[in-house]
Amino acid sequence: MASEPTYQRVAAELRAAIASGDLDERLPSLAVLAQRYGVTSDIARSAVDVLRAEGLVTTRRGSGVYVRRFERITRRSPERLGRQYRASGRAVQDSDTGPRLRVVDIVVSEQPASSEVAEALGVEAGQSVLTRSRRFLVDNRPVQLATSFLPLDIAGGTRIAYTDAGPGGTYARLAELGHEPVRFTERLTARAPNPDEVERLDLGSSIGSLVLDIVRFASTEVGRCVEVNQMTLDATAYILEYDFMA
Amino acid sequence: MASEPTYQRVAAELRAAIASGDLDERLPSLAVLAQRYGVTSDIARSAVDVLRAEGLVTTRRGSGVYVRRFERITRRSPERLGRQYRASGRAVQDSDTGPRLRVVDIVVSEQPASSEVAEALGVEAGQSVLTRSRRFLVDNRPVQLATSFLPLDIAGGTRIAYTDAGPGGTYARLAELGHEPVRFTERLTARAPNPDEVERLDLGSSIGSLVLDIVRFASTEVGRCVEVNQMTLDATAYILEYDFMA
DNA sequence: GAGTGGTCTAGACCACTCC
DNA sequence: GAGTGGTCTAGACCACTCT
Repeated sequence: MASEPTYQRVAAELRAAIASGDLDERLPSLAVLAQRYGVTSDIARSAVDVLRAEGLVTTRRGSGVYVRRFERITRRSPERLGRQYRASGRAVQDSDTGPRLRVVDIVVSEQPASSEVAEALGVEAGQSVLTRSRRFLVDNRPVQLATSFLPLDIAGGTRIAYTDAGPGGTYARLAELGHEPVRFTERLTARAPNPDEVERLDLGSSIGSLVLDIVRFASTEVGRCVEVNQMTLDATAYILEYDFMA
Repeated sequence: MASEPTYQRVAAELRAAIASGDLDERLPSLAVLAQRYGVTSDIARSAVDVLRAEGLVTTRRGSGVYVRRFERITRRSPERLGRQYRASGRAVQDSDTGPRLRVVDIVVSEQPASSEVAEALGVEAGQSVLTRSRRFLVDNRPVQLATSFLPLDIAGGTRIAYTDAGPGGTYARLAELGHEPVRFTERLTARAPNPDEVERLDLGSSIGSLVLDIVRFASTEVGRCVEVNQMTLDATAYILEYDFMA
């Protein structure tokens, strides 16, 4: 054993092959890699694990290891939440990705609020709030899960309670209702994905992958929090950009 | 094999034992864990890998597996960059952690700028810039590496070029020099750590751990970028909070 | 020197995909 | 059914820490 573990050496060679374009689309099978590099298939898998953690490849059980040609999505705040985007009929997320985006699995329901959400929205703990959950695909790759929570006394019975919230999205409707969000706080943590997130974000395995957990609180001019949005992002799919003044 | 892999089951039990306080300080050795759960030591290690990715434990080769009792650091922007912090003689990072913070390995030098830094600072590519690098420990745990780049025509020969930049830190000195930073852009990505970062941040292994890479551009009232700060954070050590208006 | 985490082998079985 | 990724065993060796 040199100072560097074998699986790191194999990973480095595969990384170079991907960067140079020698490997595109798909990698040789683990068995072939193992033979080629003179290692066990377990070690070949460890090498692939490294690349997967870097977002360079994605693995599909029973199928193969595939190269991920994917440019990270740049997600700009606060520009993306400005009025100009909504005015043109675009929702928040369009600003980052344009036509490559697809929103699927939209589910709207009323659910009891968690204590964190209840406190933020100013309702009794356990009381129902409007819940909008959905999944974002970019170039058919799932990159984000999101669930919004809104107080029923504002959003109940409005267009917001429909799966299609209309042009400009939820925030445009809130503005029309006299509750335009103008101030935002985003709280960001990196953590290991749970099994459900591994599946819905196509992360392959919980080992070696992390997600970014963002909770955004949206408040109106008068300081009322009118939406809590919990987002789970594939950590390798994004660049987050924040602009602010001292 | 049930639907859930064995190493996940073992990880779940260890996680519960840590949460309940049954395991504190230190875990039994891998050999003991292997025997107790009736698995190979390799599998016991996989379980520990899961916990390490979650930031629950840290491993020390030749020594043991240790429980990480650590509350995440909340890093608030833009408050932390405001004048009030500097006025009281505190530097930026103090706002998040107070007396638990230690800054070590401060190295100040002049280095040729990378193309990204050169472009931002408005100097010729390859020209020298002032470079301040340092490492942050909180409760003796390394949590962040940072390197600042400043143009020599502003910072050269000033207090900023000393390892101790004085009360209020670099930004206070820039303000005194008539180049107070007032506008900031932070660009954040999650990525796998390189071997140097694994060592300096005590991440144990590059497998299963991610870092947050933040590049901050600090600009003055007249729109000149006077500092680029590249930070590498242990992803499991932080909560990042951003406040902004639409 | 004893004990520990980290890496690796050779071989096995499983779940899954693709033809 | 053949091939693929994912998990697991039993045993080995190494680098390191702690005494």
